[in-house]
Amino acid sequence: MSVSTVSKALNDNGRMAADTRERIKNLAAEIGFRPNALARGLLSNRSFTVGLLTNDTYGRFTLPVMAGVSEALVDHGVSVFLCAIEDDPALGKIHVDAMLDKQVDGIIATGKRVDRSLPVDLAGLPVPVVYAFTKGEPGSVTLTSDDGHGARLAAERLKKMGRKRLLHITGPLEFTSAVERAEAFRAVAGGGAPVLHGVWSEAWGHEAIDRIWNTGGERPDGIFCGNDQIARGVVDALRERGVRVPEDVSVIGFDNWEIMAAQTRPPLTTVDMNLKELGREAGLMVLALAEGRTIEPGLRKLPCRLVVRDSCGGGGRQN
Amino acid sequence: MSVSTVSKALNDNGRMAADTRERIKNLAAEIGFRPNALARGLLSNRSFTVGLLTNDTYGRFTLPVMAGVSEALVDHGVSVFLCAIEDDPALGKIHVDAMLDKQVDGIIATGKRVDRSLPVDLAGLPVPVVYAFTKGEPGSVTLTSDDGHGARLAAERLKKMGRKRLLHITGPLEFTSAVERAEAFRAVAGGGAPVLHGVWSEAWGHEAIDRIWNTGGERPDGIFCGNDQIARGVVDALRERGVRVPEDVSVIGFDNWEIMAAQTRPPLTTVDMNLKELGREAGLMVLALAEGRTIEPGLRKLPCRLVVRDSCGGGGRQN
DNA sequence: TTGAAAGCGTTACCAG
DNA sequence: CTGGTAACGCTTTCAA
Repeated sequence: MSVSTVSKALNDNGRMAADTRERIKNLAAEIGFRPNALARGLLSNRSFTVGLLTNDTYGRFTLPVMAGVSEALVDHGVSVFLCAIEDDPALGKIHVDAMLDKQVDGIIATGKRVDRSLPVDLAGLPVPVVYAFTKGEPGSVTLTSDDGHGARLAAERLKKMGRKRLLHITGPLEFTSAVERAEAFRAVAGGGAPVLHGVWSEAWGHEAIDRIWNTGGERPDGIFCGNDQIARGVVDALRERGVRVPEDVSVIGFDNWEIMAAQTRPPLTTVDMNLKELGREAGLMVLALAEGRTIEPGLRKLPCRLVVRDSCGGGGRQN
Repeated sequence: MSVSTVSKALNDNGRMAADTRERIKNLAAEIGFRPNALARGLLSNRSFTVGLLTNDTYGRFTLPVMAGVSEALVDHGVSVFLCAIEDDPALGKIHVDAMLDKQVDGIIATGKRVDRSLPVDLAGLPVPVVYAFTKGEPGSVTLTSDDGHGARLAAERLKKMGRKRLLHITGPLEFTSAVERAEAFRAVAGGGAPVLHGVWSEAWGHEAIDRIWNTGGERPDGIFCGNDQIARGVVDALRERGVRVPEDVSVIGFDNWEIMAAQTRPPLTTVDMNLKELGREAGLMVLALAEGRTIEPGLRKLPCRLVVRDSCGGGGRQN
């Protein structure tokens, strides 16, 4: 029995007697034959391998993205090289070179900030590149979450709960996502709705509440926080002051960082950026590109979703 | 100029005129020549690739392990396939098969629990396997953190701070790590020192403190917690009761889960399992095995280290 | 000191 | 319907 015959049998190629094919397949299965992907790749110029580059070592953003990528690609027999490059350009280059040497079919770049790019130049590479949750080159294929949409979801929910005096406590103005969320929040809450910019920490949530409650001014009855850590600080600070959540004040977070959102008392209603889905799409896109299909370049913003727990009221837990 | 000459020049092989070699190398660099790793692997039977299998999608344990593995191997030109298999045996098999097809030089198995194994059989594979922070087959090469050592570090620290009435609040008895830490704690604190088993959550830390302070019994002045979440619950509960940390009670956590430990008020002194180092060692070990070097099988326990912040007193921050 | 040839494990093509 | 042969890009061996 010749190798070429076996090859054809196993790949359902060419014309041959059905029973020969059957016999070969059975025998192959029996002896546990596995075709060598390296040899196959040498011929086909496809390694069924993609690289995932990240400078997030590894925050809660990259994690779900990676899970989505891997999940989408495993069905296509594609494996994922994980490359953590910190913020080190030299390390980035080493990893990119290694991936190129290994003939990856494509590269997905991801990070911890949508408005920063990785410390490595991915333009002009001989393989397709997709940017997911990190800033891409002009004219590249880029996927991000729709921060404005998420913020709208939150603000609308607060209004639907009958909250009138809405407040947004969020991160620094240098973050595009903070700005976009704030804009969307104001669009729903009214242009005069206050927005407090600080840092992305619990401590800032605490401080913001202290500041407001100690000042004589109007107190909010609905607070949308820029992330779950801030929300946790806010909820804790309110509780310490005897303000009840959600009876007196509704609070909504952002990120749906399970371990934080679920452990807060009460558990946080929060915006989920669907990062796993984002990863999945990114995976499918590099794959398409690798197979020569063409994908319209540009920035795609994926919708968010609201995960309802207890901190906003009205919901019941449905997560 | 023939391919074989070029090959020899680039690999510093064979004998040839130094200047010819130089000339070839320069030219190669100039045109950006990169040898095809697939072709090279076909010949050498080494793909310079290892697989990292995990069922932790992806908790704070697997993350540092992965970082360590990647860091150790990148220096050797080895790339890492990341395979998240959840707890699904079928998915596990798919990933293992994919890795084998791609001729990985070895596999590292890691997970979220030291006393459970992955839902996939890695015995009898044609490539070396190293287990890191997950249970390995009998006779395998396995790396774990030394839970007893970590607990001793914590208990000794509490004693050194002059604490006399030590208490350990930790997770369920079914976890080997909880049991080992408790034993080591008792060995230092005295056999009569109380240990409270519950779950690994903030809420349990809270509840334990409530229970103790509401009962008439003796109150601890030094508390060692089974993880940082419990410690956070404990610290919060104490503060809510007006008990000062660390002035009245010293608290030490476990895991050094930055985002939790650093944001607690006061920041947590806690035990770090050195998981990144563990990952690094695991990486180096598969590599050694892949290169035919031999490694004594058995369970290796790596030491922990105490990260001193403010919750125990006496330290100052040195992290 | 250099080059030609064989071979790694596949697949595609074309003769038999 | 089946099998031989070339080719993928590289390294190694051996002859020139």
